[in-house]
Amino acid sequence: MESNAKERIWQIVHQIPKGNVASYGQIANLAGLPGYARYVGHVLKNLPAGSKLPWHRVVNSKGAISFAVGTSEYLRQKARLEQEGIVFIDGRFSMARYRWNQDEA
DNA sequence: CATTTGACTTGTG
DNA sequence: CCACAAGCCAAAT
Repeated sequence: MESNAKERIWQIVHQIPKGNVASYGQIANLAGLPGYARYVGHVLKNLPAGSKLPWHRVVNSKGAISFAVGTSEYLRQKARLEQEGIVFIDGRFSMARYRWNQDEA
């Protein structure tokens, strides 16, 4: 049984520890798909309903949520991250501090 | 099949 | 730090 890029991305995202986050480019790189940052976004957008994938732990390289501020998706992601101990400051957080270090996984 | 779009990244000014 | 451009790839139109 071979793994599709989509499934690999799901696995990577699912492995992000609580209280940590990862960027799209990082996810793509870990999945063995360098340069597929946007593809990761497409996959997360097309997530099957009921998936337990912690997509909220995936953010952009700026250390901010990729959704527009005020949208329900933005608010939901922010709330979940805060619930995991991530502190938001002015709509973003310390990426260097919360960024997932795959060596720990 | 060509063009546009998008939950992106990195570099330059 | 902000604005703009180029690079990147897949899916939608």
